[in-house]
Amino acid sequence: MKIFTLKDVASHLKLSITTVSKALKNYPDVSPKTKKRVLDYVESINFKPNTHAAFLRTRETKLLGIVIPNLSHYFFNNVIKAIIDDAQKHGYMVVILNSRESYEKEVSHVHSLLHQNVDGIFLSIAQDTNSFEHFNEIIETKTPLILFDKISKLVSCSKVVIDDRKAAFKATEHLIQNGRTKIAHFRGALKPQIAIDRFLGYRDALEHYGIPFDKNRVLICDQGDEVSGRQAAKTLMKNKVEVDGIFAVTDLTAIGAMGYLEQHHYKIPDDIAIIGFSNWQISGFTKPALSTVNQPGDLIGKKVLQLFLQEKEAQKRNQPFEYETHVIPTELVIRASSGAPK
Amino acid sequence: MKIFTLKDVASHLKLSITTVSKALKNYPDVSPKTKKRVLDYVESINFKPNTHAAFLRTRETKLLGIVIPNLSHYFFNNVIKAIIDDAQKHGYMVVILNSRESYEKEVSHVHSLLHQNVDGIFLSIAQDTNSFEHFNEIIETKTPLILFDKISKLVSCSKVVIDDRKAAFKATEHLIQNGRTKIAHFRGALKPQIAIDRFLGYRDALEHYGIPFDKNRVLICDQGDEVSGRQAAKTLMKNKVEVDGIFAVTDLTAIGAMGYLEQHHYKIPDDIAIIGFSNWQISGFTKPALSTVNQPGDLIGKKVLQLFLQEKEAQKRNQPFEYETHVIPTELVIRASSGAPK
DNA sequence: CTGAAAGCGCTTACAG
DNA sequence: CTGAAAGCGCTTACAG
Repeated sequence: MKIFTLKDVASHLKLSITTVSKALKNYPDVSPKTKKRVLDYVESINFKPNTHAAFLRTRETKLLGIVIPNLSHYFFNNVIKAIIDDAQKHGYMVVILNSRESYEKEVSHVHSLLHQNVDGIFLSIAQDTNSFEHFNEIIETKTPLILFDKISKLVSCSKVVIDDRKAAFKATEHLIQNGRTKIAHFRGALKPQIAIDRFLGYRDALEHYGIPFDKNRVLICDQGDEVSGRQAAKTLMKNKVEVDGIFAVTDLTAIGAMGYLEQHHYKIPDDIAIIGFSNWQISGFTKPALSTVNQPGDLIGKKVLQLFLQEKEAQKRNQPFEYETHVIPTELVIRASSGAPK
Repeated sequence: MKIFTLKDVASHLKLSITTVSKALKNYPDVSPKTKKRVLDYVESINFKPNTHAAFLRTRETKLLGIVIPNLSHYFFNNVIKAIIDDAQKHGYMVVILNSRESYEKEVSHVHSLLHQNVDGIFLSIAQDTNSFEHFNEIIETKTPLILFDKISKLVSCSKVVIDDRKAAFKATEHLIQNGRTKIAHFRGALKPQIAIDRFLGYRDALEHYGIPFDKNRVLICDQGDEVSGRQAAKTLMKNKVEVDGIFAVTDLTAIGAMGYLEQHHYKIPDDIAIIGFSNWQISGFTKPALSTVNQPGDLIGKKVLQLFLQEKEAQKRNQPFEYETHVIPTELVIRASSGAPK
């Protein structure tokens, strides 16, 4: 494919570069006839104005940047997929960066994106991140910033989240309604808001149903992976903590716990009912299949892009834009691992 | 973060734009003292030359494009992750596009990437793709193209693959060595080279061990997903085809088959031994855990980037560059699903 | 060793 | 309705 320039088009049509450019941008002061000639020719040779040259004048790159803490997470994958697909419909391309839960990487990625002059930045905060100055750096440049999933209330921008506390309440409530009263919670790390909220939802549910809270039943799985789930289950057993249900902060920790417990001859769900969080693809294939909370990455991704488009539009029209925190609904996915005891 | 320009830097240091630019690019004709002044200041304000403006002269964007057929595949995820991480070390950012196995989308993505002037394109061919003209369009523009995993021998460029035929041979051989003789193959669609090669590897193994080939034991799972695996298992049973082993083209089809068979009271692996392909994360968590072939996405991604860097380097030096097809080794991952019968 | 100037491919205010 | 010209932020051939 030969890549043409405005000059090529203009000289072929015996027009000025100015007129061709205006015809392409739908300026009113171009005769319909000329406009048609331009549009037809441009279509036939698949000409598109060079984005880099255009940037120098318009300050738009049609590039979007996503920074996420873990590229291997099924959930983030769904978010990315939705954003990429929808972005493309609006003529944007998407650059993906991986902070690997590191604050330093997150900051450096943000700077790279700013230097690349992306039109918008979508970010989920790394576990290590304590300082939010880099977000203000984004905001200073007037680049729309949208935080999703792992957000901070301290940053002034649009946000897309799920109601972790409510979802955790529902998950715990489900175990209670299946007759469980000695429910453990395998929680996430201490800092991330989502881990805090899921823990609070768990506590809310116990309280609501008049079940005493026992801190021995709360264990930290800060890696959120299978190994930490196994580890937590082991600790529980070693300390002889009585348990008939587990609400785990992620599907992987739930699966780790399930694996450990079955090896030690506990029946799932009869002896111990288990529910996870996120609805990874994997959770439908374990045996017993894992009950969980569906965290709809695709809807979150779509909302993120939509908010970006709205903010951009408002910017162009010089209108004020109100930042909102959008809450995407979740739902329980009940499978075999959380059934009532026989 | 304020984004500075060369002009800002020059006027602050009372130098010309030319000298600052040369100092940054390590031109020999700048005094060490001046160079140090420039470098120090530039570092302190975190200045980077604007890539879009630089592009107009250098024709380099430091942008790379990846087109893959399915963003949800664990395997592609690993490839992408490796490319993103390594690209960054060399100052490149990566744009991800999803062809969703569609030829039209693939062509349109290639054109978008060319219009975006990316420095390199890495692509895995969509299932629908029959014509390879769009690859020649890439090559015409002198943009390095690297095909990986789903490649075509008809395109003249660097390629990174695994030896599907050999890996399939090993997987089938493993079932044979565990005493299986009535081995079915759930194969991929008819066109993709990888599906053909895996089928051929299966046939090679039967032949090598003197086991007669029975076409009733070969079923097509062209979606490569769980549902098509279930479907194929069902067909096998309905047709009363005797089977004591299955080599499935992907982990998901293997898992689908396993699910169906267990529901119908077959014991895995005792009655039927199963092995999949790819080593998705999920395959370690099924019960029984799925034996499979490890397809190292990270190594493939690393190799892809390395080949790109080499080709780019050769281009810069005006040296010829020899296209090679790199074969990344695979290995069997033996878990419970393929054990010998008791 | 330093810098003035041209030019990459666009967009847009301005002139006619 | 059309087009000449300036300028976005760089790089680099050229002059001194």
